[in-house]
Amino acid sequence: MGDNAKTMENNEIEQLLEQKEVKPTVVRVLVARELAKGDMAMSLSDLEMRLGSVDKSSIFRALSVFLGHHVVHRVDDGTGQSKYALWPKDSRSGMDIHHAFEDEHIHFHCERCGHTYCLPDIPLPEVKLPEGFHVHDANMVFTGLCPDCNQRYGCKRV
Amino acid sequence: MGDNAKTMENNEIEQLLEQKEVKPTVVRVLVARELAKGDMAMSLSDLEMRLGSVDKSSIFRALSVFLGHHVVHRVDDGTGQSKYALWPKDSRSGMDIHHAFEDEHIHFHCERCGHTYCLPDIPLPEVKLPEGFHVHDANMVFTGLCPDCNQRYGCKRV
DNA sequence: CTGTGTGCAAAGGGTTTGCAAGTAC
DNA sequence: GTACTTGCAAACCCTTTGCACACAG
Repeated sequence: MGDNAKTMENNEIEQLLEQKEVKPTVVRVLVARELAKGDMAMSLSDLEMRLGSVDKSSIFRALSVFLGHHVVHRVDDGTGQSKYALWPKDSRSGMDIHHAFEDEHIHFHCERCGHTYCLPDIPLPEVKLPEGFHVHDANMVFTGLCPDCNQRYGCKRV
Repeated sequence: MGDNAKTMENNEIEQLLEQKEVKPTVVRVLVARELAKGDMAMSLSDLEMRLGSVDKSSIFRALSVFLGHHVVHRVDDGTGQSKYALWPKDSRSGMDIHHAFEDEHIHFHCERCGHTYCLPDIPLPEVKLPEGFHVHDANMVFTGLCPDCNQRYGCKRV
């Protein structure tokens, strides 16, 4: 799983970062490249394991910069661990530095394998809040069985 | 704030717990009563502060039992801290022990005052997931300014 | 007496920060 | 040389567990 066609060249990664006005340092490129593989959101410790020799705090700092420059978004999937994923591909221009509300999408957390998927094709549904609430952001996460686990383990268990 | 008409008698609390097949012990009643005040979800440490003399781990254990018996639901508002709130009032019967998907509602987290509100009148919108995903649960949280903060601090700041 | 509940202390696990050495320009 | 990066260690939560005492039936 993962590691499919989505793998990006280092060049592409560096371009992506510079586009977002982030200096492409060693660690940052490693982290971004890792995130570019697969279509799942990864936690700090996921990244730590995958990147082996890179220090946790360096990854953390890379992610902080990424968040501030809208390179990644944070997903809160209910596990208590934050997960991170690149913003879905900039289909239109390639130079939008700020991702906006319309780019928000839903997420799915599989309670069996623990993976958290971005579903970039499914935009957040419209919701009308009561008078007075001023929305800046939204997060919607579904939990259940992902297609892989669903197929393997059927409709058994909780 | 809070502490409005929603305050419940101890009797009511005990009834609520017994309805859900939870033995109404001292701590449990205290925790449930505290949650019944106000319309916000509370974290473990919120409850610890509000309840003063009650030990953190006892509160934690009360909440665990509550979760297992559908007395409360857990809200993950993106702060990294779990918050808990009673299920919205059982309008129909009074004997539904298991709350189901239809009872799910959205939440709002104010990034200024930190409060997390249940919006029980706003059900989760329908979302069609791709083939293969099998949904058990969902969580939707909006972030921004709550009516109080919105009014006091206007549309300034981020 | 027996099972459950509670408080205290401490362990876990993830996130974040301080600091000193390393690197880029 | 100066400013920024990185690794290491430790601090900081918040959550969870172990254990001994307290309490109810």
